[in-house]
Amino acid sequence: MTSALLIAGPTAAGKTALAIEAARQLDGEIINADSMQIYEGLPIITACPDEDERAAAPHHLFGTVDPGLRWSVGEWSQAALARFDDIVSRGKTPILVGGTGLYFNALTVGLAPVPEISPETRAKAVRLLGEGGLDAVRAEAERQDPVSAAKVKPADRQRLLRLVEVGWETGRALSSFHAETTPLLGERAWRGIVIEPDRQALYDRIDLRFDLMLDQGALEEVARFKERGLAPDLPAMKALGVPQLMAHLEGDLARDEAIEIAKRESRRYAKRQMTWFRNQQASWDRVTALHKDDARKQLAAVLG
RNA sequence: GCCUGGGUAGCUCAGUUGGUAGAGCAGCGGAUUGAAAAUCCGCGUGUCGGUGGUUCGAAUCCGCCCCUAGGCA
Repeated sequence: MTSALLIAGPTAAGKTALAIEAARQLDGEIINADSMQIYEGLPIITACPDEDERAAAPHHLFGTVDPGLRWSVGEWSQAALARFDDIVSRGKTPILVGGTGLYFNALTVGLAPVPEISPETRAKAVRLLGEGGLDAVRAEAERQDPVSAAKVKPADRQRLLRLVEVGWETGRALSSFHAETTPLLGERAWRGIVIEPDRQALYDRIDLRFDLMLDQGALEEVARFKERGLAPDLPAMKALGVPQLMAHLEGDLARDEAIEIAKRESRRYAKRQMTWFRNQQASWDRVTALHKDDARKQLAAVLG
């Protein structure tokens, strides 16, 4: 069979168009590899493929998860691999597209086989942070996993909490699981492409696209989403632009200001993505295309 | 045309009595193993408008020129 195709790239780089073109050329089906497009309820602000685009090729895992849930790379990779194998079994080519670097690493590098952390353990860890502060969390993380703790920056509460949770839940250090890590794709054949656009052109397009999202009703979408009253620390509530537009709806931020901040945050996110792909997916093929018209040519050249 | 302010980092501005310059924002580099659109770490990137001069030494003082904001004509 044809190798599966993995397409990674920063936000607004033209991943959707490239994936559709790839689906055409490879008789493929598209699987979402983006941590936010997975959630239902925010198709505009997360730039999910629109109706026309979804009609051009089968799409999977876009807007299929309840935003009240807390999906992570674990849930996603299981779902993605199930779709992957199903697509292959039907003689088609899986095409994974997204901007979440961690997800691609889980597939191609691996994910430590750590059991799921129970809600109780998680709550207990959060309580430790609340009561003892970051110092207490850091001390406990060092106790549970000195090896990992030494690599984590002192202020990185998210990673320190994780070390504590894994230690409490399993009685083992997270680092001890690393030795058992293997690529989730296993023996499945694949090849990877990174979209690496010109920086300034990408920034211009990010700004432009955000205005376009507003024209398409992004603010109204966020207003409806706000009505659900979801906890602000849920992943879906942190989608780019959502916190700012919600703050505006609350009256805490002027419209222009909210838009400006959202655009800036999007630019910074794109920069972080480019850093990730540059260093983590260094061996993958590169394309630069931002626009539909270029996608076909560049893809043909790479797949050639 | 005259008078008065201003021309210093991408932007807004600081810069003592002369010792080749520093803040905020923007930006850049990096880390990344179950929240990753998350969470962190690091970094001033500069013909001080131009050109002569004074001085051991000029962003700082003087001359001329250019640009710019406002006022008077």
